[in-house]
Order: sequence, then structure tokens, then C-alpha cells
Amino acid sequence: MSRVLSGKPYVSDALRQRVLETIRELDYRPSRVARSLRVQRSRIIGLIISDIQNPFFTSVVRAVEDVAQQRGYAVFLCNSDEDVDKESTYIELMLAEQVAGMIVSPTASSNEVYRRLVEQRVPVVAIDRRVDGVPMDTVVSDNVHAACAVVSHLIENGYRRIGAILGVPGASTGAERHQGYVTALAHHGVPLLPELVRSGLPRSQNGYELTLELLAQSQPPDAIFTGNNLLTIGALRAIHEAGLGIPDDVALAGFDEMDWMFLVKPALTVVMQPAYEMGQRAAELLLERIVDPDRAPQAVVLQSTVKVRESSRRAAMRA
Amino acid sequence: MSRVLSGKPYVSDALRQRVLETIRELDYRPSRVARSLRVQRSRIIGLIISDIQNPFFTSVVRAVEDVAQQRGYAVFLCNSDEDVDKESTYIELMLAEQVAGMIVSPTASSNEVYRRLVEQRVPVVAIDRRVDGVPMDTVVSDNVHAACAVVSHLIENGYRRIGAILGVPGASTGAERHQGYVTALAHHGVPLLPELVRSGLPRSQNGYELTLELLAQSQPPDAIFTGNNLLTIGALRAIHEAGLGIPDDVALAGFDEMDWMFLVKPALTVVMQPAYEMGQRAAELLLERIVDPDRAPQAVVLQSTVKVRESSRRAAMRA
DNA sequence: ATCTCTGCTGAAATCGATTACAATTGCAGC
DNA sequence: GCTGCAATTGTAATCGATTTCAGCAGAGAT
Repeated sequence: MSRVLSGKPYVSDALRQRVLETIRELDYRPSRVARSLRVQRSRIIGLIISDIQNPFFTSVVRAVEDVAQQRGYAVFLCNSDEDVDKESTYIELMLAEQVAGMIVSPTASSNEVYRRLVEQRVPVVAIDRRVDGVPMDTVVSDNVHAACAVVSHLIENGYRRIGAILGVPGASTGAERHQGYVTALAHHGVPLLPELVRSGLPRSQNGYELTLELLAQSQPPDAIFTGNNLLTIGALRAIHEAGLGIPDDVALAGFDEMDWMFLVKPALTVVMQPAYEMGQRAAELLLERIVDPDRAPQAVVLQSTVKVRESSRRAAMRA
Repeated sequence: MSRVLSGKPYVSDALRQRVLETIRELDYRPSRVARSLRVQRSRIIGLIISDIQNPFFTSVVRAVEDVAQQRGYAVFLCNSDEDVDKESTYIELMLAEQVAGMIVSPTASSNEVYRRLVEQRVPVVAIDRRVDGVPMDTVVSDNVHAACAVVSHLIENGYRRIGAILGVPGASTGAERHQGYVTALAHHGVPLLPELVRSGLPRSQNGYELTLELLAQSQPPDAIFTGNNLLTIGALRAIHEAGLGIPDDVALAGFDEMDWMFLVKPALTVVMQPAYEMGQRAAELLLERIVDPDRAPQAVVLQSTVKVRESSRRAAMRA
């Protein structure tokens, strides 16, 4: 009798003892599958991120795991690989596995799948990126503001032809950081030059190729803003191979700190996003929603800070 | 009637059509939980790695996911965080979730849990690290040989006081790389100095602290061998902060390439392990075992290569 | 015409836990 | 002594898919 487990009342000590002993004897191991089937939910949290190889997301994973484990949940992690179809497939899979809820970094800011989830009362939290038009819990950082701040910093340091290598605009991060870039230029009266703006999937290789494109122009940029850490790595490689010096030939400022960055000379100016905290908050929001599925959706926006270092040092006066 | 799905024979076209239509109408979504309960196994592969923030393992994850997805499996990823208890807990959890099989990077080379798994015919593959005394599928790299090769290289380049920062000997990688180090010294008649050998959990912070310890000695090493990529990062930070030059003050050679290493000057000499291939092979072994649980266990040992770069450049002649 | 066999279909058992419900006992209150 | 309630425990329904079993219709053989 399973009343013994889960400490239900109305069981005599004698019986409780007998049951416990038998359990030990048989090396009994309850099937979570059967339990999930009966209870119609499990103690599993689904976590779908868009790139397992991106240190930003591994920090998020770490945080979600810590919170989940503390509360007795396990984490089912999947890698959507910036692919909307993979993402949808994994969401369906999670659903079929009866997860208690899921945290997703949506590849595209419009996806009908989320509307369905919300309507069906499936606890779900969007992290890092927003989903348009669906009232759901969301944890993001202040991308527009942070991008604007770091680009403004470049402008204030004397840079005028500021290139931008951004993630695809389909993801809200890409779009918002682009907007921050545009806003900063407008605010300082610096003309927006479309030929200096590139976007692609946030992968190191793309950062490399797009930066090469910028540098190959007849009037190359005097500074580059990268909208993602992998793009930053690619940009560094391109600048490096082009034999250019930072910041004298071209300044560089990007998103996200990485743990080896102290090695890079000159030190890089970056927007520091609170990755771990984002994961924590997302996990907490999810657990709250699991408890109370009817709570009003919350949108948490965390502050990022610009860490100014040498890669954006004041430009020498130019002719 | 579920004979329609899974294309069983003995169903008329009329019925098949009717069923399919109803399925569409109701937006029917089969419960994998119920299926798992009935069939006593699922289409999920468990993957337990010891550090989600280690790029080596994220490559492995990537590979396992690619193979799994191709074969219609989903991956349930967990992070044991180098903690034997967490690892065992997750294994139990996977078992209770009726995974089809699991791939684990064992934190300790002796763990009775694995014997039980193998005896109970649960498909399981050890990756990156061995488990002693249990006949199971294993995918590792040739750690002893690779460590020996890279340390020999240091010796041949004129270094004599070679320090070692290794992972804990409980994990087979730590022990084997240590053995490779010892072998190389012995082979070249270089005395083994115990005070130059340190080990700890493979984390960046430990690499930092242990390297500081080595450097603080009255007779500090003229070269350091690091047995893991995170330890390498830590060692770099320590050397960096100590204001020492590589390789003139102290040479450095370690394990594992990382994608940003082209940025580090001088370029680092490293052992390149085929991380992605290890993941692939492990996934393939697992899938084979799922199909045939009685196959004899295989041990795959992959070759690593030493990538010689500037951080181990020939030492200037010393007094 | 009867029997068999094949092709197909519906009904029912099954997986292992949870949980609702019924049955039993003991004990207090009237 | 009888009723009523609480404490305890056994029984059975349930979750949703798979799978076995039995039954039925029609074709072909005898």
C-alpha cells in the first residue's frame, strides 16, 4: 500500500514497518513512469536552449539545475540548435513526457506553439528571448538599453563608423540589440549606415564571416559592436587574421563575459548579462507557476552592466 | 485503435482513414508516458556528464544529440557536477524514468552502481572515463599515451622541472594522465619531484590555486603540464597574475583545444582529444547495445594528437 | 451446404503507481 | 446495548497506450 510512502496518515506503525521491510527486501524502486501516468505530471522540468555550446546558456543551465535540484525536480535538457522545427519537436516531446513545466529560449519571437501551451495551461517560461503576443512568464535582460549604452560608449570615445554584427532579428535578442544600436546612433546624431550592419545565426563562424565582410569594405568601420558572445569570438578571429590592431585599427565591444576573457589582450569591453541569475529567476517563476497555474504572467527584466575595458579605448584623433 | 500507427498489417484502408481523421480532429497526441509504461522502455537516452560548463563535454553532448536525434531518440541530459552522489541519484532517476539506455562520464572509477546496471541488463556506456572491474561499453581516449607524449615533448624541448596540475585521481582521466606524466619522466631519466605534482577537481578555480602553489615554491617549475582544459584556464590566470612569461619563465602544455585559443598569445601547446567523435561513438555503442543487450562489451580507445605551439617552445639554455 | 481459413475488428487484459471507495474494527457517547 | 464516528486496511478503478484474444464476415475448399 502506497500510503506508507508520501507519509499519508491513517497507517499503523506495525503495517508501516512491515511495508518498509518488504520494500527493502525486494529492492523496490517505484516507477516514475507509472506515477507520471497516474498523476498526470512528473517531477521533471524541461529546459530547451538554443545552443549548448554557448557559455551564456551553460550558465543558465547550471542555475536552472541548481534551483530544480533544490526543489526535488530533475532537468530534462535539450538543444534546439537555433532551429524552430527542432524546438517545436522538443516541446511536443516534453509535453508527451508530461513534464511539470518547461523553460525555453525561443528561437523565433513568433511561434504559435507557445500560444497553445499557454492556453492548455502548461507551465512555461521564456528565457533570454521574448515571444510576441503571448501572455507568458518571461525572463530577459534589458537588451535595448544595454546595447544602446555600449554603442553610446563607443560614440563617446570618438568612434563614428560603428559596424554591428548581430544575431538574426527573428530572435528578440537580435532585434532588441539592433534597436539599441540604432537608438544610440540616433541619440548622438551619428548617421546609420546600413552597409555596416550584418546579422546571422549567433555562431562563431558567422561572426567571423560577417566581420570579414565589414572589414573588406572600401570604407571599413572604425569600431564593431557584436551582439552575442560567439559572434564576438568570430569577430576577434577575423580582426586577428586581418592583422588589425584593437582598438587602434578597429575597436570592439560585445555581449557577454566569458571566463577566459582575462587572457585576451587588449581586454574586451563587454555587456555583462547576469546569466546565472536569469536561470535562477526563470526556474523560480516556473516553479511558482506549477504551483499556481492561474497566476498572472510576469515579465522579469534584469539589468546588464557595461564593463569598459581597453578594446574600446578612446580613439586617437583622426584626420 | 493503435494498429493504424506503427503501420501494423490487418487494417482496412477505410478504417485507417477514419482513425487518421479522428486523430486530426481531436489534435490527438499520444502519451509517451503511457507508452513507456506499457512497453517498459522509452525512446529516451540518458546522458550524465560531470560538468556542463566544460567545452569538452558540450562537444560530447552535441555529438550524442546529433546521433540520437537521427535515430529518433531524445536526450535527457544531466549534470553530475563531479559529485558521486548526484551522479548516482541521476542514474536512479534515469532508471525510474525507463530510459532506453544511458551514457555517463563516471566521476569515480569505482562505483557499485554500474555493476548493478550491467547485471540488470540496462544499456550503459562510460565515456571519457573508465569504471574499474565492470565489464561495460567504454569510450575513452588514450590518456596515458597522450600525456606521455606531451610531457616528453616538454622534456625534449629542454624543460626539466615539469610541474603537473591534474584532475583528481579518482577519475580515470586524472589517474591515467598522471601515469603518462610519470612514464615520460622515467623514460627520459628525469627525476620525479612529488612537490611539483598537484591534483584537484577539474575546475578553473582549482587550476588557478594549484598553479599559484607551484609557482610559490622556492624552486618553481620551469614548465607546467595541465591535465584538463579548465585547469589550463586556471593555470593561465595564475601565470598571468604572477607576471610570468610563457614559455620563457614557465612553459605550458595541457589538454583539450578550445575554440577561442587562437586568441591566446603565445599559442598553447595542447593535446587535442576527439571530443565530438567520442560522443558519436558512445551514442552508437549505446544504440547497438539497446538493440542487442547481450553483445560483448566493447572498449573503444580513440587517439589524441599533440598540437605543438609556442607555449612549449624550446627553452633557452639555462645555467 | 458445411467447414476452414484468412483478413479484419472490437473488447479486454496489461504495465505500476495513485486514489477513491468500501469494509472492518475499536471505542466513545447516549 | 445501540449508534456513530474515527482509524485502519483491503479492493478496485484509473491514467493511456500496447497487445492479446476472441469473434465475425466472406472467400475458397471439400
